Amino acid sequence: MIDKLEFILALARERHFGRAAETCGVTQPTLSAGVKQLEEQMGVLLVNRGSRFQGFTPEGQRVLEWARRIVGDSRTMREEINSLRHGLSGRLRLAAIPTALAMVAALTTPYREKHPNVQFTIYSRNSIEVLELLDNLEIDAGITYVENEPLGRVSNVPLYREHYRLLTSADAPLGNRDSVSWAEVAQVPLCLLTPDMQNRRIIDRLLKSAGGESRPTLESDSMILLYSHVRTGRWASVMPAKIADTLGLTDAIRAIPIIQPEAVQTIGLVVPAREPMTPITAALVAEARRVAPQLSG
Amino acid sequence: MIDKLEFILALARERHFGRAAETCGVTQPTLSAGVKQLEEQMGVLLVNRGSRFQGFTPEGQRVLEWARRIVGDSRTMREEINSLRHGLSGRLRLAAIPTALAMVAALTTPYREKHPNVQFTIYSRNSIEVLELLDNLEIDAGITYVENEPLGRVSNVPLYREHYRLLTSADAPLGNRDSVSWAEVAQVPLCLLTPDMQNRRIIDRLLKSAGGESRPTLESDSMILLYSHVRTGRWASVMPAKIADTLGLTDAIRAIPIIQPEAVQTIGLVVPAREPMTPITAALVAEARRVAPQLSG
DNA sequence: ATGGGTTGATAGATATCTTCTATCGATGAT
DNA sequence: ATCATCGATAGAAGATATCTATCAACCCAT
Repeated sequence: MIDKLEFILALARERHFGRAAETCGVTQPTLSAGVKQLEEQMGVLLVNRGSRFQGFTPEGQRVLEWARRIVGDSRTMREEINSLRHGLSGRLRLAAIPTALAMVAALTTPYREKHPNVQFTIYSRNSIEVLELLDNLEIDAGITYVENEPLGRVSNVPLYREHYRLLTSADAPLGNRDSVSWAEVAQVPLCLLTPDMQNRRIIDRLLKSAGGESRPTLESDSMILLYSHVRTGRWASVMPAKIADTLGLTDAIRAIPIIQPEAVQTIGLVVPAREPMTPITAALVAEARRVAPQLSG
Repeated sequence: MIDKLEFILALARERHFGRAAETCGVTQPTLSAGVKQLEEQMGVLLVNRGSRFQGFTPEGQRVLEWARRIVGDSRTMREEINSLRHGLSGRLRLAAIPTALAMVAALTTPYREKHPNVQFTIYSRNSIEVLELLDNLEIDAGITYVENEPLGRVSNVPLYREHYRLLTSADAPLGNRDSVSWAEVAQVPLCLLTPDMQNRRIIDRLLKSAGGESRPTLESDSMILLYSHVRTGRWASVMPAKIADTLGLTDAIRAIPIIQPEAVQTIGLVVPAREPMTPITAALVAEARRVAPQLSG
C-alpha cells in the first residue's frame, strides 16, 4: 500500500505517468495500475486524465497530503530503526539557495565530525524549489530565507542574517566609499542572480524602494559565475557579506556596506514540520542550533 | 506493508500470535510470516520469542509506536476520503468509564441528529482500558477522568464535573441529613465499584483522607448492579450526582451531597493527540465542545 | 519423569497479485 | 493529414501471499 502512495508522490512531482514510473523504478503500466488500485480502494477518482495527466481531483489532493505524511513516516521509521543498530548512518539530502551555499560547510563540517557515517547530497536550488523538494520528500532539510515569502508546512531554525555589500573595483565610480546607499547602487550596472531567486527579488525591492530600478547588465543563477565576473574588476554586484567573505576578494575589489536602509534578511534551516524527525535530520537541527550563535552577525 | 504493521498492532494487544492472527482475519502462519518479513526489512528482530510471545525488543517497541501512527493515519485518510463522497458515515467507536455512561447520550443524541449515517459502538471500560483501546486504535475516542492519573498521548475536551452524593434510604442513619461529610460516609457500609475503576480509587482516597477506611460491603464493575441494590432501600452507595439523577431514584432513596471536602472530578472526552483527526472523531470533538457548557455544573 | 495441551515455526501446495512486454486509441502539434 | 506523445489495456510470466498440515519446543500437572 505504501508503495502505491509513493506512486502518488512521484506523480505529483513529475506530473507525468511515464516519468513518475521511471523515478519509482517501475514501468508505466505498473504505475497506472497502482494508481488505479488506490482509486478503487478509495472509491473515487484521484487523478484527472484525458489522454494525459491533468492534475489531481480534490480527493486526490487530500490523498496526496496523506501520502506525504505516511510515506515520510514510514521512511523515518526505517531510518530510526537503522540508527538504533548502526548509529547515525545513511544520506542527508539538503538543498540551499545559492547565496547560502558558502555557509553550508559551517553546518556539515561539525556534523560530520560527530557522525562520520553520514553521507551528504547537497543541491543548489532557488527558495521555491527548496520548499517543493521538502514537500516531496526529496530532501531532508533546506536552507533558505525564513521570514519573507511563506514557507508552508515546515519548521525552521534561524542560522544567520544576511547583510548586503556592493562588490566593485576600487577604481570604479563608488569604489572609494566606506558605505553606499541603495539609491546609489541603483545607478551602477550590476551582475545579479536571475529573478527566480528570492535574493534577486529582495534586491529588486530594495532598489525600487530607494527610487531606483533593477536593470542588471548580467544575470545568472550561479554565484560562481557572478563572482568570477566581479573578480575581473570590470563588473559590479550586490552580494551578502558572508558569501563575499567566503569567496575572498582581490586587493582591487572592495565589498562596501550598503546602508539606507541597512537591509537584513534571516537565513535558516527548514525541515518538515513533523515530529519526530528522522534521526539524521534531528541531528542536523541540533547542529544548526549549536552553530547559529557563532554565525550570526 | 501497512497490513504488516497492523499485525504488529494486533500482536501488541493480544500478546499471542494465534489470537492476533484471528483478529486480523488471517491464519497464524500468515501473521508469523508478516512479522518475520518486517523483521527482515528492518534488519532487526522485533519480537522476543521462545516458544511463545515474550514481548517486543526495543526496536520492536519503536516500530510499534510508528505502526500506531501510520496505521492510524491510513485509516483516517480512508475515512476522510469517504466523508468527502458520502458525507459523514461509518462507525464511531467509543469507550466510557461506568460512571460516565449515563451522560454519553448527551453527546450521541445531538451528534446523531447532525450525522444520521454514523453508527455507534460504545464500550464500558475502566479508565486504564479506555486509554489502551485508544492506543491500539480500537476506539476513536474515550470518556474518562482527565486530570488525575496520567493520560498519555491524547488530547482532551473537558465535559463536566463529577460531584459526589451519598445514596441511601431516607430512614437509614444519615438519611435525614442535607449534607454529610466524607468522615461520616466512611462509617456507612457501601456498595462501590471494584478497585480497578478510577472512581473507586478516588472515593477510597477521599475516605482515607477523612480518616476513614474503605470497606465496601459489596463491589461490582457495573453501575446497574450497584444502583439496583441501592434501590432496594437496604444498601447505600456513593455515586456521582449526574448518574444518580439520570437513573432516577424512588421517593424512599435520597442523594445527599457530600461536603468536607466538596470533591470534584473532571470528566472529559479523550481522543488521539494527532492532527488531523478522522472526520467522524472531529465531529465528536466539536459536539463535545458544544455540549460541555450545558453539562457543567 | 511423562504425557497432554499450547505455542509459534516450517513445509508444501495453491491461489492471487504484481509486473513486465507489446500494443492500442486518443489527443495535440506541425 | 501525419507524426509523436501519452496513458490504458491485454496477456503471459513471475513473484508473493496465504492456506492446511505438521512439527518441535515448552509448560504444567500428575
